[in-house]
Amino acid sequence: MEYNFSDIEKKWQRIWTEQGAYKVSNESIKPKYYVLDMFPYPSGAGLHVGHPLGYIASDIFARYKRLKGYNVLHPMGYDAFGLPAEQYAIEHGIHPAVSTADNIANFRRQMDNIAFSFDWSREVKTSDPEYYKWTQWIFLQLFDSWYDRHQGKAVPIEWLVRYFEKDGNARHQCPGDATIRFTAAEWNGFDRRRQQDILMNYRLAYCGYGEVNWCEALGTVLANDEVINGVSERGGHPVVKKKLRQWYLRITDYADRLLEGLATVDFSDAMKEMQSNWIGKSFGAEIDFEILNHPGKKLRVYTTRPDTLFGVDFMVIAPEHELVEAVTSDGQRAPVEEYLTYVKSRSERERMAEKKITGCFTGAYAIHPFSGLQIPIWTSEYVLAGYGTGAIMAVPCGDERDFKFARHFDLPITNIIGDAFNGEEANPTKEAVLQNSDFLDGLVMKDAIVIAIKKLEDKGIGTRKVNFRMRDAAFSRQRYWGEPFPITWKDGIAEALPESALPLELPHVEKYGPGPEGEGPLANVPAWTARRLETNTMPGYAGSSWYFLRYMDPHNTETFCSRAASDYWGQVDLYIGGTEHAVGHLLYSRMWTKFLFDRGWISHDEPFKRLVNQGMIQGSSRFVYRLEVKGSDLLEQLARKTPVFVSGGIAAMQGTPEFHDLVESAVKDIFEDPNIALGEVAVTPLHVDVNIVDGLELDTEAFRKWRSEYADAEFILEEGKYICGQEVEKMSKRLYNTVNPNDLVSKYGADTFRMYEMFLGPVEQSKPWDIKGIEGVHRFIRKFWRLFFDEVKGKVWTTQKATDAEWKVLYRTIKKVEEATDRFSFNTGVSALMIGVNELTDLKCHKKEVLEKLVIAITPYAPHFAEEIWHLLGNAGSVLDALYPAVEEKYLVESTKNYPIAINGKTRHELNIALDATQQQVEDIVLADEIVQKWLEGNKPKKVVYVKNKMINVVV
RNA sequence: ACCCGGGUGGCGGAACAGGUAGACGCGCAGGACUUAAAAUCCUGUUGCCCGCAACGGCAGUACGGGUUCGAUUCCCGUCCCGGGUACCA
Repeated sequence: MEYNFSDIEKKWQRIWTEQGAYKVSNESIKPKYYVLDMFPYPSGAGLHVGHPLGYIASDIFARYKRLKGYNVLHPMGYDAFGLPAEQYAIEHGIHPAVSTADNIANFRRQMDNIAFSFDWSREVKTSDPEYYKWTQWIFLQLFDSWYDRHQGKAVPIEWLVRYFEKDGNARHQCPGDATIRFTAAEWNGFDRRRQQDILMNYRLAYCGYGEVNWCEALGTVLANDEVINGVSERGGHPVVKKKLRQWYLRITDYADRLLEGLATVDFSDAMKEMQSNWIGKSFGAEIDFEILNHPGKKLRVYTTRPDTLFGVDFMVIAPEHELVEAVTSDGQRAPVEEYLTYVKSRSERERMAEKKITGCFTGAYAIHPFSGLQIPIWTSEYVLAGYGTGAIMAVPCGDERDFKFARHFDLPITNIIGDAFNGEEANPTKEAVLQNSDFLDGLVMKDAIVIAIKKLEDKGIGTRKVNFRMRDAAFSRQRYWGEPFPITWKDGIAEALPESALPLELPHVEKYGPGPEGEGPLANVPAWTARRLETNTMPGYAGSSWYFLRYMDPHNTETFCSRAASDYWGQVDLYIGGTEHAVGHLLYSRMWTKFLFDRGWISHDEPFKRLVNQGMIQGSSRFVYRLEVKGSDLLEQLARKTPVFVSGGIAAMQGTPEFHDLVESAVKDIFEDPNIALGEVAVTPLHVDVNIVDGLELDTEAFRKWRSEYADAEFILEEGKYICGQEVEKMSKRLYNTVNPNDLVSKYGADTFRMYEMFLGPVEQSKPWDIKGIEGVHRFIRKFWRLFFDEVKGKVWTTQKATDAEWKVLYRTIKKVEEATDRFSFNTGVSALMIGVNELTDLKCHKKEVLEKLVIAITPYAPHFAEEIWHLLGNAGSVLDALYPAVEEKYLVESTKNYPIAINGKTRHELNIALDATQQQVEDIVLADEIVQKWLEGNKPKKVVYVKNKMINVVV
């Protein structure tokens, strides 16, 4: 009886579906466990072998937890709104809803092939009105909330109105604009428009004008993390700053909690660091400097190093800073204006690419608050308007940028750290002892920080200040394929639609171009604008910021997720996905969760307890080398009509005389024309589909069929083969290095495919796709099968009693597999299974009572195989619901083994030691050994130490 | 430039807590079965040296030092690769 994986897998997939084997209930006496994958964006390209890596890992873990007696939630869905579908619609005229549905169907087919244990009855699609109804609802709650710093949480905006009516805003400084101050009387006197404008400055979802990353080519605004090096992440189009009316999320209010929360979650250090870098919390002080001849005007700077106050040699303000205009002296007006024009002419990209030292003196002077010295005020693009106060005090002896600036413009440098400053480069140390620093003299810099702040505060010219690098998140897009905002505009006031109006469904459009004023496509829908509805739509991350909650209660029409459901499932116990979402999705999800917690809709404030980042599977590209000939018309012609490809080994010798000769003779051979003279030859490497290459050898027939222009291609072979070149690159359709999992599943079966992807290496690690070892894994599973059924003899398994040796192998194997699975080390888990099967094969063990337990242990890895065997052994029910076998420890103890002994590290000798021996027993054995005994008599050791079951150490 | 990871056979990778480095798989070599092939099984496989042989010797986890009886593992320095961030004051 043969192992026919194809029939077996089809059969069980059908049965599992029919029986709803993966349906999970919210009611169970079992403990819960929530395993989640980052849901995919259903792109048109479908899945390649890299995508399922994380899904397989999470599936193994979910199935494992199920066998361990947990009620496991393991759902899947689609992040279905997004730019590519809209781009596709523009290019092909197919509505995003249609192409998205097609893509989802394709993804689903591919995933089903691999037999994931997803509970598809809980599937969510962010573009489904039943889903985005709640995305809109949560948005309205954000709109309806503000962050009360005194309570440290989000509360209803209504409460704020009551504070204002009673006390004005003295106690609740405006986060959007600190200059807004009013009393209760003033508030009550404001008209409705004014009041609403003020409230907008407090709301967690707010509308404002601001500099945004505008991408002309995509016709939309991008979030900071969607812009890489001045170009769009998607498509690489240039991005410029533009003032636009935008919706924002006030994520900065959560900066501190997002940072602190990292301590409570199990993310990798790298991930935590990326997030904390992004949040970028820094401690320092804001200091006000008087400006010479401008009484009443103050220059406020932010510094993390108030201890260096006496090392200030000049001030720098950002070109956009309002004081530039105000303080520039008449004499400097012309050069300053020229400089500002220059700065404006530089795009973000140019600034990033070439960091030139530029700047201009304003002609104004600040006055040092302690020394009274006049400090020149400069403006330069190296100071950013958006961070801190947009102005700095420059300390060239301690800051590299300030130092370079001083050097460039030949400004004097004051040394406040003595020998620690060598005059050649700035020294940013905090350990040096201060000099030339008045009341700070003699102090170590890091200690001087607090003292300086204290003094500044006493004098009323400075305050302690915490700054964040993180900005509020832009939350609107001038696009069609996203959630509409449930907002109408009346007399310039944004009003929330009533909950009963949700979902506000996306209307159908015929074209996706921008509206008359550059707004989103919705501005072209008369029925939409007639209702004065917001024409922006929400960004891609809106729907993905809370989907993990919807899975818990996916069909609820009353609320986004019932309290009972979220209380039961709580945090995601294990979240698996790529690192690319480190600062986007993960931060937004964390913020939304904290917000929903604040407002009392859920009872946990961190969404993901543990995060594992799966590595990328890179593509292993293959190249063919097309021969190109210049300087010979005939050959050029021939070469065009009949492309000639040179094998990789020969192509690599390009330029050598050998290469030339080989190519020449081969080409003559191909064209059978003795008169051909070769001109200059060269080769061009071209990507070739990896699926028509076996290892490095090209299937030349398949290649000819691959492209019509290669139909009569000729090859210059080496040893009868065409050898391709190879390179590791990102896996991408464009590079022809993608491998479709379906092909492997049909060749080896889903079980083999799953195990092989795991066997490739640690899940967290990136690695190039390599098909070499899949045979080995397939061989293993067939070997396991043969313990039950023989091709010739048929059934070979028996109900005989097992021997101790057999139990020993079994339990050792199960223990290793269990430990490996717990540690998320699935590659070693597969190895352990292989070793176990090898050993049982050696023992000729065909005993049901032993093998059956191993079958349960392999279930998470190879579910179809396990289920089939489970039934052939005559068991009722599904192996998916079996109980993970308990390890009988008594079989794990090995009798004795030879171990080396180190006596004071010098003598080596072997002793028989029981593996489970105690310290006392070890000492007894050591003392019983003749050679050791002799040595001990002469040396009188202090003690005999028993180290790690492996070595005996005698300390003298 | 800064901050994180990481460098182990021909290859992918093991080694959980400093304790016989190279598990498991691939590849390769040899062999068995077969008319033959496929499939399967067995043996060997870090390098060098010695030998009839060995549970023989030496070196060995990027490189150079250190701690330790003992280091792939811990510490310091150097080099290389991968990832992240970037005029954030």
